[in-house]
Amino acid sequence: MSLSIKDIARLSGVSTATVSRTLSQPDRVSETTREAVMAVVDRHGYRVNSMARNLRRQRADSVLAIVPDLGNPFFSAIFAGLQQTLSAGGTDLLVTDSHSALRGGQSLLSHLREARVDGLVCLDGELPEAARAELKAPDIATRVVFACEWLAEGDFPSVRSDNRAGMRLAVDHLVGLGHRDIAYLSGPGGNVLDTERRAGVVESLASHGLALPGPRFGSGDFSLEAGRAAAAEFLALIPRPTAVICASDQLAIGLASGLHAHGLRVPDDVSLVGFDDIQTAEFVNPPLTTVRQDRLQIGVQAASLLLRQLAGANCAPNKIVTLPVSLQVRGSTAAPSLARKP
Amino acid sequence: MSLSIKDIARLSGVSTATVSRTLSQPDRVSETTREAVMAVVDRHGYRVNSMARNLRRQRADSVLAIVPDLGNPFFSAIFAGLQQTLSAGGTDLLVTDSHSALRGGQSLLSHLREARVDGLVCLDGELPEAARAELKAPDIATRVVFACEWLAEGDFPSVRSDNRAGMRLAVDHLVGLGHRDIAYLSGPGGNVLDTERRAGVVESLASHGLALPGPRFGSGDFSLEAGRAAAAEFLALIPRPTAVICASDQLAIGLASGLHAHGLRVPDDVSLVGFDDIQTAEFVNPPLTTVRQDRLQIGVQAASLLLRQLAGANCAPNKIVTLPVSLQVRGSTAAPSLARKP
DNA sequence: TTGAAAGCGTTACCAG
DNA sequence: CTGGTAACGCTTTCAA
Repeated sequence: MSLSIKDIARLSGVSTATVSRTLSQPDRVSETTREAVMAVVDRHGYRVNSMARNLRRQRADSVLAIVPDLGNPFFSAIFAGLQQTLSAGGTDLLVTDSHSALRGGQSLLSHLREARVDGLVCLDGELPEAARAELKAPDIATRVVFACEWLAEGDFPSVRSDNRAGMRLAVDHLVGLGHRDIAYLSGPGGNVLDTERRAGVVESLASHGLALPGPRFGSGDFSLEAGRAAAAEFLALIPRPTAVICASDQLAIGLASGLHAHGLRVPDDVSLVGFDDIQTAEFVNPPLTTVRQDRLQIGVQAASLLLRQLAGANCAPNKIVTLPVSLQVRGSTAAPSLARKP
Repeated sequence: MSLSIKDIARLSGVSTATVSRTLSQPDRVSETTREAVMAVVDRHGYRVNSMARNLRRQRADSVLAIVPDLGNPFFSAIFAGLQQTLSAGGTDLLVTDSHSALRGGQSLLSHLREARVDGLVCLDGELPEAARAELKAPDIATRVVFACEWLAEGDFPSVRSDNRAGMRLAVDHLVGLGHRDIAYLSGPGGNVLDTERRAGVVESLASHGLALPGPRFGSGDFSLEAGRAAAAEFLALIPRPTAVICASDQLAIGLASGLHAHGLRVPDDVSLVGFDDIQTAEFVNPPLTTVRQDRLQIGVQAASLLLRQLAGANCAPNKIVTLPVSLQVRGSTAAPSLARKP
């Protein structure tokens, strides 16, 4: 059993109040007593019990990040950003995925309601209706920020990349290369990111007097598998597009793999653009041209936004931080081969 | 301000003790009172305050996972496994990286010592001496398990893949294909995984009457960049190996990218084998032959081992769980081309 | 089956 | 500058 503040008080001949002050507000204690107390503290390796402290202070010094799927490597960089900012302020990072958070009809807010965490960083924009409703309760809404994805309703503070601007960069790049038949490989239907990115593509194509080929292309999620599966769909497109802008890098890499299996060459037969700039994008063959979003920064900004929010600096309700993106031009895009025009 | 157990007690005309029992041991309460209390609880959406409960019960209902780098996507699957097992038992998952955990001379054990968490899952085998020493304190050692990596000293319980067996599979595969000049691309020097995998390669080569080419090849970490950088080193090897077994998939993919830039073809000019079977391994071009380790399972096993440990089921001291691995044969390996023999 | 009451380890207010 | 002392919200004997 470890020592409590009472033991330290007794051992150093002062009251528990003084020990407490020595530890949390050293300047409110005389130098002599401070040194005496610290000597005892150090000798015994005493650490305050955070459960007791938190109960008394009525806060948890920790926040919960909710992602759609913990196994998705996309979120690692965001965790790093969150952690980086949170740990600097002594706040802990808990993680969970919406699936387990919601399991057994449990509330997304259990952690908040049970006072286990002070706030929530929600990285999932596809919450079931019940969860969305809960989030809007006035005493809750101030403790939540969204990151990456967001909710169309509710005016939650959020941090996101400039998805439309990203797609404009992609379209301009391809059009500049000479492409006119450009397709968009969709992510999950209804997902805000997919909606936004698609809108960005449509909007930018329009400004060049172009449009997307008719039917929706792609379905499912943002994954490698979905990308690969979309290859067959691509082959059926008439006229066949000379370039595809994908809703994510994983889709693009999966599609490249699928196209390759069907004997099509990237970028000779078709140019590919991704979105995210995940680590491997630069290392696949050919290296992927993609819209880079700064995931670390998304984490950093989300954490500091939440921290400010919790600190009561409620200066900016429904604050939205939009992060800039950039186009990384690599080997997966090239001018369309004239030979292929059917 | 939310309601406390006192409010619920008052509202339902019973004592706080009864409310507490109703919530945590429903069978120790008469059906009538139980229903009455639950009605009030439900109407007001009362949730137990976990800080108070934990202070009283003297536990945190949460564990901390420490990884070398939160930004490394390799760990996502392991987090998923940890979470899956932990959440089933109502335990929370905190994450941090060794870097921030150790920042400012802080102890790795702060969280444990401050009673913020009940136990530690350590995924970093390269801890500084001071941290290693701390971990061995008797009251601490029972609350820690290692996963993936481990410490050579200290007899901590740990979960790991069968690294040697994996390398045997890789070597046998290459030798079976006709390779005799096989190199090993090293990860970080001194890292237990690298040491173990290299030993596995050496051992298996020896059983075929073969040996590694002289000098150590590769240095740095397990990353894509390190792999790419190793390409130049590879070119300098004489005689040039016809195959390379890499300490990780990232190294292999990076090396492939570097070799490609130098005009070498995989697998025509050189065969490549990775280790891990990360998601992208199957999607790069050519798809990577690799030793698959089940990261989700590593997480699952580590969590349940820790949970058992904490529950006092100290049945197996220095317990080591070794998980099986398998070889995924894909396009990056082929028979050596005779033409290239110098 | 239920209630009273003693803590769990801190912090912060109020005196001195 | 320091000490006494209520809380913080809950669980768990111990009695009834």
